[in-house]
Amino acid sequence: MNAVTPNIAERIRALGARATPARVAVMRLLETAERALSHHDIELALQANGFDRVTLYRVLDWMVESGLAHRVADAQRVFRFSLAAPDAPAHDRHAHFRCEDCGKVFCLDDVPVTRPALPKGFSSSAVELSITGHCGHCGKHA
Amino acid sequence: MNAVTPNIAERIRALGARATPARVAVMRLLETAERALSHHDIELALQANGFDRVTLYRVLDWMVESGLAHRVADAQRVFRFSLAAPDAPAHDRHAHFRCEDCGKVFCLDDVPVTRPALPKGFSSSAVELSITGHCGHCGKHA
DNA sequence: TTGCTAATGCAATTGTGTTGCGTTTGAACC
DNA sequence: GGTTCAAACGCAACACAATTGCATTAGCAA
Ligand SMILES: [Mn+2]
Ligand SMILES: [Mn+2]
Ligand SMILES: [Zn+2]
Ligand SMILES: [Zn+2]
Repeated sequence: MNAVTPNIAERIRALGARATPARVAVMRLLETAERALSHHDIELALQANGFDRVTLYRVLDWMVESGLAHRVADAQRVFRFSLAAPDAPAHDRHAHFRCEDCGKVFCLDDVPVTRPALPKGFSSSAVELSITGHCGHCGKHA
Repeated sequence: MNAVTPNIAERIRALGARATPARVAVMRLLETAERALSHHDIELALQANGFDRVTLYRVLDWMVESGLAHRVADAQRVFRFSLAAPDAPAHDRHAHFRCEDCGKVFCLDDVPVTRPALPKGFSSSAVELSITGHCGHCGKHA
């Protein structure tokens, strides 16, 4: 019984991880979030569940590591998290847009990132193209 | 006597503030920096002067409040400061390389950054192309 | 030179995120 | 259904950039 969010739990297991209540709850929350959420936002929104603060930090770490979420430090130097586009190619192959207002990160799937030539002796492990500005939602009210 | 940086001290007084050694030193340092500096960077660069850490924090706060500097939180959520002067080098027109070993940031002057097309309603204020990897010096010992 | 108060130095504190470690639990297997 | 065990958790302690409180110093206008 208890038809618990089969989609999300299934996606978690598909990554080889355990579908715990904390992971399901955080992912569901981020899926419907209008803006990038801080750890504190999430703690407040899910306080009825009684998750430990460290558990929430670890869920968020795991989401970032496994490519499910983006993490960015906002202007007050607190991390904000937003869901990554599920069907996008690897994040280092496309550009990202970060809204200065709401903190949300958008995958710009159709803006490719090409690896530029480097000076002699240099080697690259990652390339990142990020644009900052106002997103479609926040630009309306500017 | 002691012709100490007349330009900077004068600019400080023109803002109605006192031209203290800490302010002059921090402003001079930021004027010649080719990247945004953290409080720690500044503390190290000016350690011969013996300024208190808090004094440096307060100088930087004052610079931001009075419009002399920009403050941004970097990916590791530490504040970085750069001069807001209109004649500042245009770091947003070229790519940057950050070495994973030594942490140094290199301006890749010949790798241009072009502003990509954005989704409807989006507007961009900055574009950043950053490559991470091993620099010429650190790559030799890899 | 003096007087006023902005600015400083130092200690304590805050806010956000991390680490260590013993305990619980998801899910694979029977 | 029960058994097993590493992944995940809860809690306490920790790390560290940044801020605040307060007594003292010093920039500069008069
Ligand atoms: Mn992406
Ligand atoms: Mn540059
Ligand atoms: Zn936005
Ligand atoms: Zn290096």
